[in-house]
Amino acid sequence: MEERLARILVVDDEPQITRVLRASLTAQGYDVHTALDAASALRIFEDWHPDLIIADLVMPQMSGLEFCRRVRLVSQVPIIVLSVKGDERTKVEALDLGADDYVTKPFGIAELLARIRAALRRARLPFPERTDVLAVGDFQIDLAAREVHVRGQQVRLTPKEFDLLVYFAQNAGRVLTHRKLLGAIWGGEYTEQNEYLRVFVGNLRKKIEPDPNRPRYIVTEPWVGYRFNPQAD
Amino acid sequence: MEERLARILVVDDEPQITRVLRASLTAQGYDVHTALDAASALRIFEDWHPDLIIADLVMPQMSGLEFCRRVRLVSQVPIIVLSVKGDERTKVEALDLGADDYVTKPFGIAELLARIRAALRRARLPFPERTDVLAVGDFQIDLAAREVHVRGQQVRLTPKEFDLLVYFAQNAGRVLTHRKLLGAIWGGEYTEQNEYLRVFVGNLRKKIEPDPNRPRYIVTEPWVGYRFNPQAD
DNA sequence: CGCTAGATGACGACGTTTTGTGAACGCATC
DNA sequence: GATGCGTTCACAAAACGTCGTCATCTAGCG
Repeated sequence: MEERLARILVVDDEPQITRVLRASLTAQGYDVHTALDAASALRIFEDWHPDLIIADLVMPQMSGLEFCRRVRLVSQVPIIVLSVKGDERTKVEALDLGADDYVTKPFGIAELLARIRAALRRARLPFPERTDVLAVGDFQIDLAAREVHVRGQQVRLTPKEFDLLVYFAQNAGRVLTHRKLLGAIWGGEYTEQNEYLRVFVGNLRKKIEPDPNRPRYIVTEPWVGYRFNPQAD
Repeated sequence: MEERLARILVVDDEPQITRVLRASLTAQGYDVHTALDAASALRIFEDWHPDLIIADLVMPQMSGLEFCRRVRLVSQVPIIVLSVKGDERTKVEALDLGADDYVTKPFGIAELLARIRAALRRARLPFPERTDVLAVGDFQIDLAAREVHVRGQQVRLTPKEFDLLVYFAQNAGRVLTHRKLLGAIWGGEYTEQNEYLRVFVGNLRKKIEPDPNRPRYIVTEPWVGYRFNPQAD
C-alpha cells in the first residue's frame, strides 16, 4: 500500500505563526500548505483536500468560525482551532460548530503536534510515525524494524552487519577508511582490528551481492578502506 | 434505528469530581456510570461498553495513563483525560497513548461538555460499523467477549496471552521490537524484561501453532523482535 | 615480466549472547 | 485447599561475534 504524507493546511493571518508552523510540521514529515486568510484557505482546501486543518479563530474578513462552518458543509476533515481568546463561550461555540480541538495561544509546539497525531489517528489517516527508512539506490533500510530490502528482496542481517550497512548507506559514494569504519561500528578501541572488517564485509557481500566474488556494492579501495555503491552499474 | 442515550464512564478518585460530573452529565441527557479507581473502571468498561470515557490522570494504584493503555488494547472508544498536571510532557504522553483530548483542572463545565459533544460527534461518523471482531487470516478475535478462534477452532487464552495476540493481530505483518511489545502489553516500565516475552510467546505458540517447533504465525526476527503472520503459508 | 611485502578474503574454532522450554514460586479467586 | 495465572529462574540449543590461520591478491620495484 502506498503511504503518502499526511496533508495539513494552516490558516492564520499572522505570517509569524504560519512560518513557524510550516517549519515544525514539515520537519515532522507532513505535507504543508499555508494561507493568510480564510478565502484563499477555502480555495486551497477545495483543490488540495488536506487531511487536517489548523485555523486561527481571529482573522480579518472571514472569521475562523465562519471558515469552520463552510468547511463542515462539505467535509468532515479534522479541524484544530487556534486562538488567543481563552474564554469559555468562544471555545464552546467553536467546538459546537464542528471544530475537533481548541488550543489557546501561546501553545507548546509539542502539545500541538501530539493533538495533531491524535486527530489524524482518529481519522484513520496515514500515521506519520517518523518514517525512518533509508532509501538509497537498490537498498531500502528500515531503521526502526531493522529490516533491509535489496532490489525488492528482503535480506536478513545480524546486528553488526546491519549497523555496518547503515553506516555504508549513510556515506554512500564516499571512501571510508578502515579506521573510520571500525571506530563507527565497533568503537574507538578497535580502530586497529582490520580483521573484523574483513570478516564482516565478507559476510555482508555474501548476503547482498549478486556475485560475492565480483563485488559491486561494497568495493574495496586497496590500502585505504571501502566504498559503498548503492547502485550496481 | 434506535436512539439510545450516550453512555459515559467517569473515572476519578475524588468523589467530589465524580459527583459533580455525574450531575452535570445526567442533566445533559447522558447515561452515566462512575468509578473511583481504574480497576473497577475496567470492569465497568467491559460489562457496560460506554461510548466515551472521562478519566483522571492521577489515581492511586493504576494511573490514568496505564488505564488508557489497557482500554486501547481492545477498544477505540473516545477517552478524555482530566488532570491538574498541566505540563506539556504529560499531555503529549497521554495523547500519544491513545487519549483523544486532555483537559486541565480546574475546567469549565461548559467547555468539557462541548469537548464531549465534539468527541461523540466524531466517533459516530467516521466508522459506521465499529467492528468488535478482528478477523485477520486464520484468526478471528472477538474483542468484546475476549474469545479467539484459529482456523475455526476456539482456543482458550489467558488475559495477557489475549492482549499479546490482539496487539500482534493489529500490527500483522510488521516487525515489532521487543521494546515495543513489552511497552504495549506490560507497560513502559517493563521494556527491558525480554524473559516475559519469551515465556508468553512460547505459551501462545503452544496454543495457536499447528507445530510449535516450527512457528508459522509468530515468527521471531532475531535480535529485533517478532512478526505476526496471520496466514500460515 | 617476475618477485616480494603488505593487504585482503575464506574458513573454522571458541566463547558469548540470545532464544526456547520446563518448572518452581507467589498470589489471587473461588 | 484447589485452581489458574503471572512472574522468575535455570538450563539447553541456536545464533552471533571474536580471533587465529592460511591462501590469494595488489602495488611497487627490480
